[in-house]
Amino acid sequence: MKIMDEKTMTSGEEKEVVSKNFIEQIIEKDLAEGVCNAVCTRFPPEPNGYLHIGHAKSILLNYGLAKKYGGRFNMRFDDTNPTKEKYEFVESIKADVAWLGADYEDRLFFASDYFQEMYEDAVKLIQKGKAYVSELTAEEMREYRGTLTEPGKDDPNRNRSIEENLQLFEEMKNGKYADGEKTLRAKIDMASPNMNMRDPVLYRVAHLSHHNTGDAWCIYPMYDFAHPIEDAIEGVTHSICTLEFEDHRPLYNWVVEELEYQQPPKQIEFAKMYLTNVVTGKRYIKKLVEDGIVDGWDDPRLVSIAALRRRGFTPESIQLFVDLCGVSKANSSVDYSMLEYCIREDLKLKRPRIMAALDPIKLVIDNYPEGQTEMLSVANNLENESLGTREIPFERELYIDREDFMEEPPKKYFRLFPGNEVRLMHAYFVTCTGFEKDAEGNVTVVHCTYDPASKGGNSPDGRKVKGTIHWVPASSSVKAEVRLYENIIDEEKGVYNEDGSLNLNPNSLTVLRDCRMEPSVADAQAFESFQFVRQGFFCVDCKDSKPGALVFNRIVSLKSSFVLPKK
RNA sequence: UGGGCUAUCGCCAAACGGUAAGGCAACGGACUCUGACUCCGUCAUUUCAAGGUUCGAAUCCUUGUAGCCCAGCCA
Repeated sequence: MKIMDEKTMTSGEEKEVVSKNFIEQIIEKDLAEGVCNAVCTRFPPEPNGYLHIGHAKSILLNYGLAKKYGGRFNMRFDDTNPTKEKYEFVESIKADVAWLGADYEDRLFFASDYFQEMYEDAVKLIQKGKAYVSELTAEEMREYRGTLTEPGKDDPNRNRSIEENLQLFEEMKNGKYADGEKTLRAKIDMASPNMNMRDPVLYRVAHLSHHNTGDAWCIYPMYDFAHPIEDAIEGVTHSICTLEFEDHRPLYNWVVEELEYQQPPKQIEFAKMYLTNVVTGKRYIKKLVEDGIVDGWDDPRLVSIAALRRRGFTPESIQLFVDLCGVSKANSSVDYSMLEYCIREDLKLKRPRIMAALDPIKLVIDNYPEGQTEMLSVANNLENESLGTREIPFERELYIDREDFMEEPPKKYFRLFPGNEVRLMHAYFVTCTGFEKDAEGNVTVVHCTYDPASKGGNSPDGRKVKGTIHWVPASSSVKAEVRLYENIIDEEKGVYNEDGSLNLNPNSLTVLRDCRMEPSVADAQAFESFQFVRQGFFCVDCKDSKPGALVFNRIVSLKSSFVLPKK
């Protein structure tokens, strides 16, 4: 059967067999069996912090599933605990989700918009005899809960009358009780081996202003009670969350059953994505910011969505990354090189390839007429003609990168050294004739002669050169700052020190203040990115770059199989 | 030590009883006006371990082992 399918394929292109992840398999089964007719997913963050690459996976997974199956994707803030939430975060989260391209159309929701309905649902449970008001303190409740190996004890008020429960709960709502004085608990099973089923708290008292509902409420529902209701109200069919909620699924289902929803949502758990040697913990990042090691939550060395965006990653590259990583239930840690691959892959055909000398030294072409300038027309991207061309002035004095000249080259060094001929990219062949040094022995100027017949980069006599180096004109190049990044973690030793502190890489940031770029970048705007030929991909920093004082972040270097031998 | 989950190449990850996909990384080689890209090739006789069932097992059974999660009035 399979073989026939392959043979009957007429188009020359091989049909790629893309295997479905386990969530897609569940959804397709549900669709096929009529468990639901259309899928609805959601991304439900609590607005209590900045989103990072791990959230991007969840966002894109939920959004992608809805899109793939022609369903809906909802944005919902799970704001049921005002002690931890801030409006500032709902704005930043919305911005990140929008940037990623996960379009929730007009479906922006807040759990707090459902507080009235949740309250009524709680009353329903009380009326069914499935919930009761507890007077246990937090400490007492912990004692009554038992341990992992021992069952818990019944709450003294577990069998309070429905009428009394109703009255007490209403009083809770009306503000009669102080924080922590009373709770509403589900009546399930204090002996359950699943701790979540040992009469979990449904509502707690908190006299606090909520960013959305203000002072309308002084009781707030707990996640386990609120979440299934939120999903059900919105018609979410597949409620996707991470592995640590597996033990909560029986409670999720309990709520959904007791409330008798017609089409109950289904909770599915997948493994969070971790990147190897990367910091995402709020506490750690907060400390890095406080200690001045990073310049904020969007420091390009971090992996918050804002940091990735600032560094120059694109939504497309994140999407690719998430796709390549896949979805499973096995805890895993993806190599950072996968992310690097994705951004190179996305940018390589899309962005112009320009020349920049990051550590410039002067190259003087002694036989080139003084005062002469020719404009060279150069393709912006040889692999993508649609990017057009630009002009680069060529003159007697240029800058090249320090790395591209050596007084005494090792074997297999193809760049400039006395007597060697190389190509100046897009321009001429030049032969190194000498160099100058300062008192400290640093090379300051390299001298060469050019072959006028090799204009454009090829010699009519068919002579080849092994090396091609990049350059910028000395007089009209633009000065810029470039920031090179390495992992903020010392990868050799792992993320944490023995005392729990971060194992920082002291060289995670290198600032080059005297770089020279070809004039075409002079007007580059924030977030605009380029390939600096032979070096990597770079992006104009959105915080610190200004017209006339450009600042570039290195997004990622180019791969290189060349390593200078150590002497 | 109660319950839940997971284990397939250095890193992700398919395979759903029919004889170990793919990607990243790495390593060769070709090409090259980027030591990039591209292209070609190499990279798991074996799936945490040991037994068993079967003509046939990564898939089923048994017994172990390792890792992750749960005792918030957090999500």
